[in-house]
Amino acid sequence: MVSSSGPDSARRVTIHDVARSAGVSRQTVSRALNGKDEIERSTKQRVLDAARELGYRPSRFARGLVRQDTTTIGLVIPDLRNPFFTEVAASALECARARGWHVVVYDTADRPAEELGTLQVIGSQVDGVVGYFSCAEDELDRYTRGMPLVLIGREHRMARFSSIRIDGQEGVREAVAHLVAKGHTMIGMLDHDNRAEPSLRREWFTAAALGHGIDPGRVAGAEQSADGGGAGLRALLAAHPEITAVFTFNDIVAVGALREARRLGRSVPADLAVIGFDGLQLGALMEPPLSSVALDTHRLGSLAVEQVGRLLTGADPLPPEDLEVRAVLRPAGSS
Amino acid sequence: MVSSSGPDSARRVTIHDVARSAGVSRQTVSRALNGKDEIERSTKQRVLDAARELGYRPSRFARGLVRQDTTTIGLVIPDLRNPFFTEVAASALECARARGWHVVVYDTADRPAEELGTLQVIGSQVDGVVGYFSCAEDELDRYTRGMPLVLIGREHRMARFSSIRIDGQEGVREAVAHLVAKGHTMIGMLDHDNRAEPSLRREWFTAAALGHGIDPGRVAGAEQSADGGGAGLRALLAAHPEITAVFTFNDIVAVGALREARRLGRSVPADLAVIGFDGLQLGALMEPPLSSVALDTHRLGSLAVEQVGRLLTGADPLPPEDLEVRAVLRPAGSS
DNA sequence: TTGAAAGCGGTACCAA
DNA sequence: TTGGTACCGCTTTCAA
Repeated sequence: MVSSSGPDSARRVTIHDVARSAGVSRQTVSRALNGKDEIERSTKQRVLDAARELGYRPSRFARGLVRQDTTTIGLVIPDLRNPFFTEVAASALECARARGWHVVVYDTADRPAEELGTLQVIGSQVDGVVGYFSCAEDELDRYTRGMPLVLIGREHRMARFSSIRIDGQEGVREAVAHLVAKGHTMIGMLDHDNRAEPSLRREWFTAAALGHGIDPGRVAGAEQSADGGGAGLRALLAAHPEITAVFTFNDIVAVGALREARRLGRSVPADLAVIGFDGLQLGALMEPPLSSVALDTHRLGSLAVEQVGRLLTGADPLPPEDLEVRAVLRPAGSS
Repeated sequence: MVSSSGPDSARRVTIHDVARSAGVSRQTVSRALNGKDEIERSTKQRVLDAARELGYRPSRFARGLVRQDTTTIGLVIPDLRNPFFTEVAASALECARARGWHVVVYDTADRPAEELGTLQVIGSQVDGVVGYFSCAEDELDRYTRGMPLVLIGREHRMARFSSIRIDGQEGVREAVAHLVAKGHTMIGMLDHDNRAEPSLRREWFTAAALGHGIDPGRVAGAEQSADGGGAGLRALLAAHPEITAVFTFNDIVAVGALREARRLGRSVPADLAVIGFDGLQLGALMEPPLSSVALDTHRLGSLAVEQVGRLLTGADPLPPEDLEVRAVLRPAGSS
């Protein structure tokens, strides 16, 4: 039975309380708890009992303060439920774990407005940040105040930052060439919808299409989800009924388009060829399996963690040419 | 140009260094950095410049030590790439964010051996833990030393722990009844494969099958992945070719079974009905859409976070009867 | 508006 | 084997 002394204030139980309760000094408590040798069995037991009795738990801050060894990195992603980010996150976790680092994950729920709030909050919780951001660089700068930051899938200008480039130019070219080889000339695209500027992927698509003398203007926006892909495909086909093939911003959207095509009675790939982007494992489960301009998500996550680690420790950062992930076409049943 | 004083030791830049560099006291630096009012503009700017120059970043430990407000919870899951855990994790993140808490995610890579190591490491990094564990309770106890721990999908005996129960009994009964109503009498199951003891889900299946006078013995094990589901289905059909319907341990396995059935030339649901467990969003993308005994993963994640929060703050914990998530049958095209 | 001093809760290094 | 003391880096009184 623990007799609570005084009014039961919710004060934190400190090492001091345990020491007093066990009738020893704080250092002895520390020794007992950390399994040091220089302590008598009986004393140790007494301390351990007292600690348990009082429900004592060492403060991670106090501990971290004195032995400054733990590294924690923040991972910021727009939507953990999107399998692409899941894969990146899983790789990042894996890579961090191998180094004994901790990862705090923040999901901005696809709301760019959340990014800055997250950064602010993250600031005092992690040693470095890795992730996807859509806000302006000077804002990132203001909210990270000197903390290493590695951007994924986005260029950076400020020297303080680092970024992992996604180079899909060649992969998208392959995709379009592949479609052309199959006889397609009316190729549409389902792009991003929530940004003012057209996506890089769209630029790649445009360049590739023009290279084959194909009109790159058959584009519709789609929300980043399977349902969004379905709706997008309907809109695209309504505007451009002549389309026989479609390239999408990513696999999730492609999967939705695939399903929608089926609902519209168009068989894939006979009536409509579909090629996604990302190369998610999910694509292989579809019927037909999804063709995709595939990214090595594992490499993406690892590179980001590796780089933030180097920035953190002051080691030589990886040179820009190594900080790049190339996408390659992985053709499958859908095209 | 920053002239590094002395040999360039990688010592940490502290508030003291900034203070000296700016010619003010530490407190003034603190004020400037934390945007307090009681400071002259010019002083503030000078301090900020010095801080930037030196690449100063406040220690999160020192800061946390003095203003003890941040709460961090650890989320331990076997495999972030498994969409079920992704959904749980996403919900937990969401719920934690709403409370201003941070979540450190640990992926044990499906290796039970990693659990204890993770717990040990986690111990000094978080205030409470939520997650999936397969190791024995006394081990959990030993490695968490007084830290609140909420187990998901697993019973607990020790009073220190709390757990979120998954009750699928009724849902599985519905599933079997549904299959029986469709005329199936030869119903198999693809169970877990990596545990000695049969799963709870299998027990539910057995009870439900017996309730309809159906032989519950047509069971094969499957690895927790789509490929595992495929292989499992082959094994199951080889041993019991008479089977016309199959219930699986979870949706991932079901998805693999679905794909394998197609490859074997069995059409679903005509030749083989398939019902999964979990109710993943993924199931809706399949062709045909997957029937599933669905769990409210969102509730699962939220409950766990809510409960660990109560344990943490000393608020009244939720009573056991509220800590339960019931599964219900969500029939779709595959059955 | 600024600075001095006192902790926050631990651990490490000594001396006892 | 133990305890005293000096920090770890920062914020919060309280005086100046």
